[in-house]
Amino acid sequence: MDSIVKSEPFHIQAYKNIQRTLLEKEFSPGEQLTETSLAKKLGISRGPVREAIRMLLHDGLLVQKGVHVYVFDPQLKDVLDLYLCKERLEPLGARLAASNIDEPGIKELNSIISKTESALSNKSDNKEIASLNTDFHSLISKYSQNQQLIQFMNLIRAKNIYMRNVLLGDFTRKENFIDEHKNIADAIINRNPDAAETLMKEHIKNDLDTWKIIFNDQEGDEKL
Amino acid sequence: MDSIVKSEPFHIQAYKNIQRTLLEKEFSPGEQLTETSLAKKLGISRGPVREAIRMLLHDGLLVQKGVHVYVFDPQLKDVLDLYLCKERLEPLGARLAASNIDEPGIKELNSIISKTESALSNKSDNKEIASLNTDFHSLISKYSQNQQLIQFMNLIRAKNIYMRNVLLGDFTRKENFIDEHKNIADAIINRNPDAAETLMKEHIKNDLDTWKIIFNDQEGDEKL
DNA sequence: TATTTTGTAAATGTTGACAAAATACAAAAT
DNA sequence: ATTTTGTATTTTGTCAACATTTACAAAATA
Repeated sequence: MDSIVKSEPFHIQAYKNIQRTLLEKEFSPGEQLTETSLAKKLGISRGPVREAIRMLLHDGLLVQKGVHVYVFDPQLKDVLDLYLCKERLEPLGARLAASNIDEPGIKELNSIISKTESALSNKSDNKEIASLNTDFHSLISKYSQNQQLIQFMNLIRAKNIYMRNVLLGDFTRKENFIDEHKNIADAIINRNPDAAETLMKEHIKNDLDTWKIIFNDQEGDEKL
Repeated sequence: MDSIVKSEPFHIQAYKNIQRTLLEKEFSPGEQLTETSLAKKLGISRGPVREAIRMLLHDGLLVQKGVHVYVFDPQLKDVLDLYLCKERLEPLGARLAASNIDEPGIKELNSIISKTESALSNKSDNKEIASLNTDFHSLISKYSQNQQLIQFMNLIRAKNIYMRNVLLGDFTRKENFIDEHKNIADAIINRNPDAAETLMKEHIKNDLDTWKIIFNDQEGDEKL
């Protein structure tokens, strides 16, 4: 028996599709996007595409110059700006999660940790590991139970992933990061907000340090 | 000599207009908004209105339930959630402003402070004082020179104003707040990031305390 | 009378057409 | 050679018409 499934409205689909396309770096940073070409690519009319573009502009993944819309072209300054905000908000998320997580949440958290461990020992590709990393951070902000924080962290995470793909290519930090995740998870599971917050803050600092090392290396390369 | 002025596109005008209307509490919290009625009210078609609605949904001033769109109906929990984020981000803004403000910025800051003082001594209406309060906080986040932070603070500020108007009516804290502003301004002008951050954090805490007092009073009223 | 079913009105979803504006580029003037 | 002007093209801005969904009331049925 066939059943009719109601698909999402086009502007939602367009938003998700274009966002994914951006995060996967299928457009070039700085590239101009036109409503017509996006509409043609998605097989829909310009109306829903315009709505999706407005949302992506709000997210900062697209930028407007005059009447035209371009793919965000991030610079080191943008990374530093984002990390200053992230360093304030994400430890708050960890603190709240340590207070608010429930049993199903703890199970999910443990599941993500063990999946990450096996992915690392199996030497899975970076994409898989990056995805589990995202799952870990998403889960924690979700269990902060703070709607406002969740919304901000979603914005930060999307930009973070995008900037990483653009500026660092497929590089991911392999060493230590799983240990830091485990320590954070332990603090949350043991309902220790102070420890969860501190550990998350250090985790983010270490993450940014890696960026700086990589970025300085690349700067050095350009001088050759 | 006449000069041709190009008016903004309708979706921008609609966004600004509806946002202002919301902040001034001309709609009721929880009220359903329809594209058709908004379009008729603004004298434009539904297309640009839809784009404006998408942006306001992203801002959290409107909420979607199913296919319909409603005016955000904030609860105390929403205030507390917002203030947790604000308490993390705005002190960061003050810290950065203390590092990055320039001479014109210092002049603007002093100007706002003195305008506020005269407005208070003139017993101007709450609207005027609230507006100067907003100017003060906007200026500081602007001189953080952190684009990401500025964007977040804009979202926080809009929601903050809206929630204040909805939940507190036209009440504004009069005592102390100008002194706290002056101390923060001094710290920024003297380029003392640590002091600026600490003072801003206390300022926000005091602000939230006022909310709690008022809110408890109102709760008490309802029990009568 | 209780329960479906059907019909109708109102809302959103989507499109294609046309207008206006910005842009690119070639031709003409300096 | 450089600037200016005019024109063709592209892109965004806007609208009105139509389709679909939804909610709800009215009518039919058991």
